[in-house]
Amino acid sequence: MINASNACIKTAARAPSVPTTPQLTRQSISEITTERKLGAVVTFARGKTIFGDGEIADYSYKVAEGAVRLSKIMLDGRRQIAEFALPGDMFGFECGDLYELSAEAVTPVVVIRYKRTHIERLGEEFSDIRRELMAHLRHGWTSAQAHLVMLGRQTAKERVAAFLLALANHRRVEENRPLELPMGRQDIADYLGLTIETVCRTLTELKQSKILSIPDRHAVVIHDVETLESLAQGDTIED
Amino acid sequence: MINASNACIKTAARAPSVPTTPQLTRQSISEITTERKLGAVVTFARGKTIFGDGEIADYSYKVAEGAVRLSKIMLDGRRQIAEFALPGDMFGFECGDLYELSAEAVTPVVVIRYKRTHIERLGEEFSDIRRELMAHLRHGWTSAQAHLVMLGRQTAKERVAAFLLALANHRRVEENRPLELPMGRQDIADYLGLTIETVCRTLTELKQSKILSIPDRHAVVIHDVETLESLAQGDTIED
DNA sequence: CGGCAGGTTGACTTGCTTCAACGACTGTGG
DNA sequence: CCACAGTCGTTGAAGCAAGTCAACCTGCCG
Repeated sequence: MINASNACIKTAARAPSVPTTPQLTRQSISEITTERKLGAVVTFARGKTIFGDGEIADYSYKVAEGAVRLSKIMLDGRRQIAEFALPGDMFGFECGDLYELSAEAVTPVVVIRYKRTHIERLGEEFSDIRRELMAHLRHGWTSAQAHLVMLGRQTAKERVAAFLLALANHRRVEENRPLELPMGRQDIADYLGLTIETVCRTLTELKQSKILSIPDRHAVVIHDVETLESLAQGDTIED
Repeated sequence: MINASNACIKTAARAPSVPTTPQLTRQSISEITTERKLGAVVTFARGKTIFGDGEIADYSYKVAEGAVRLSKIMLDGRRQIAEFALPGDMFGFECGDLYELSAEAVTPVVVIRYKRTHIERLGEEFSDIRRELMAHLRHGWTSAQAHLVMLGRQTAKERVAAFLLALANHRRVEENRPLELPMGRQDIADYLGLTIETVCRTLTELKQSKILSIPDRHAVVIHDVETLESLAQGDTIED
């Protein structure tokens, strides 16, 4: 998932030739399970529901391709997206017996589907997988907390800036390179707790101040990471 | 912790004589560790910091008495409380090597402190403890998600209503019985992503419409749970 | 009894939303 | 290849929920 806390994307930009170190994180959970033939590849068309809030949580998923939104919808239709799952991200493991939110395909999506009972059995058996599952839960909780700060205390401009930085960071996209936005404006708005109009206006404002450009609606190019980071202001400190 | 999703407190109210079933949840983690003499009892005066954001996360805690707030503070002083930990709640286990937020005593507090390395070793050894730790992480993530919906999409009135109901539910306080509010108005505001003035005004409004009364500043009595629940509107549905 | 921290209330401001109109892609079928 | 419809995005104008600023309670503790 993308993390609302902003790690510096400049770090990645400064060492562009260094290949990413083989990660022994969430990735490998499913790598291992795949080896053991526990995962099934499933595809969903854009807009399709992968699972719905309240359904029995039989499966967990890992995104292979595309983007998934995890959201809650209120009785009157208000929606809050809790998380976007991008390639490599796992979802549907954080709940108990029932899913606590809905998962929908933002783009055409390829996922790998695992029976939760199997994952849990693997967790019982292998301590490394166990640790990874724990780390996944920890990481999810932690980034939800960063998201909380954003929704509770940041302005529209700060939220949009932080969102773009988080996405760039997750995808390891460098300054002045196009950053793909798989989701539409409404999805961004629902993730940031804003309206679509406010997201638009904020993006145009950032464009006008030359911090970024918007080649087309599914991409942005960040020109000035420094300034964007200072706008995001998302950093928190100890007392 | 208190959960932003509102389970019905009427359920508890309808079966007041049924003793609560012995819970094999977060409680027992520390029960077991206590037996094995791993926990140390520590007290903190009101306002004292238990740990700070960014410090090395050596310990996890369980609240025995009092209330703890877990918060993030931004560079310019804006604060968001992620969670209140009340008696029976565990905290400081959700992070990696460093604490990701600060923990402070809202009231005079008694906590039991566990070395994280010890808890993890126990987790390795005993599958029941392991399951409980997992359940704790799941529950924390899930209630952070409910909190997200509140901050992203609910009005001030809905947030205050949902907060009071969640607190009443956690403490198993029935309709027309006093509900203790250990935290001050500013803390409530920082949990709900509002200002202290808005929290005040909303409480006065609820008082004036006879839904609750406020005997003193550290207590409310909910008179009309039904109406409060409908105000909270916090329910989410599948698509 | 006085001082102070925390809480409440009022008047005014504002950032974001709402409502409304318009533009610009995108895919489809003739 | 173009016409056309529908979806998605952008922009403007007006309204409002919540924030800000400021004054004033109120209970508590020395």
